[in-house]
Amino acid sequence: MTDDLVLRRQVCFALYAASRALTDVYRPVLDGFGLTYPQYLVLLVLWERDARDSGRDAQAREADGLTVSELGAALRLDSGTLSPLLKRLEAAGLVVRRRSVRDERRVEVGLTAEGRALRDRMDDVPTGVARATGLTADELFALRDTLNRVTETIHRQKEQ
Amino acid sequence: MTDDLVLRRQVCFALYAASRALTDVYRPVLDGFGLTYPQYLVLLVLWERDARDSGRDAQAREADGLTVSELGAALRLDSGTLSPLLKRLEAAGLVVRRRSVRDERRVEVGLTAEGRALRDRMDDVPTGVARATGLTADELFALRDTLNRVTETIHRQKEQ
DNA sequence: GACATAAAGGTTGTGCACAATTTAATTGGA
DNA sequence: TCCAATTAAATTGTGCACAACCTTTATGTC
Repeated sequence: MTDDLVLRRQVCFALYAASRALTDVYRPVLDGFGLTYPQYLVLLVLWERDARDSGRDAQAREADGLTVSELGAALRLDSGTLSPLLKRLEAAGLVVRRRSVRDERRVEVGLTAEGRALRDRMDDVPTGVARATGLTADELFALRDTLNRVTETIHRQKEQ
Repeated sequence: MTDDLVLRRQVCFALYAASRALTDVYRPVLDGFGLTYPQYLVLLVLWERDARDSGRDAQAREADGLTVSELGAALRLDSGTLSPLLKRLEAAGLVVRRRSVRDERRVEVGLTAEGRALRDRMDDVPTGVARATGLTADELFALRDTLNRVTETIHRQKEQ
């Protein structure tokens, strides 16, 4: 490989390269489930909310999912990215989209039974990917915290 | 913002989010130069090579640039990404592309005078972006090294 | 109630990423 | 020498990201 010194000095390139490399590790795994990485992230958010609502019956859980805006806030993606992505998840039978009755501007996204069932089948996906990084658990935690701090800092600055 | 615990626990999401956040910082700056972030990365590689060849006259430097494959190895991008990107850089007058005389399969990419001059004008871009992360210099170095290590580990595994 | 303003989501257009295929040029034997 | 295998780049198709714009619905003010 070309050992480009300028590139290796840049944190931003390191982030860009590492992000793509880790997605490369996810790709074949997610491909087995017919998912892309951003689609998997959307499901993670929906699963999280679903677990919080687990005391309620299935009907009610499907009835009020997250809105597109709420998903966008969690993933920092706008409707231009999410709208077509959610359509594909719906076509795959994993989520349902439906206009809110209370506010018809909103679209609520909920899990189908199939989408909910997928969670268990994908339970060990993150562990396998974490192993591929070659980092120890402590290094992974430290890395994650530093990265989250960078992201928070940048977004806080942008809001001012 | 929705504080999604599952997402925040995932290193991969942290990488994905931080990478996009930092690109967001670059975007308005690069926009002032009419560049996208991947285009800027290509120029970084070309500038690096150009500096190594600085003893030679301009004609010779333009004559043997990097091939598309060499650029791809440095950035880990394939011709499917680079071909159209390089065409846009050529249309912008920053690089020239020309079939190698010795091996007509290869396409050599070199800087134009304008592309070379851009380097000086963009000298302080990385410093400004680094400041936006809110990390100290030491933290930035450590982060970069960890990320490069992750990337290397993943790519080494894939080659086996 | 009428109307300006804002909010939510969709659409369009551009530019990556990446897989898969294609075309052309080179290389390495038999 | 001929020709199969390889290599380099381009092309095609799909799916993000993101900016800019549009449509519909809700809200606030008079």
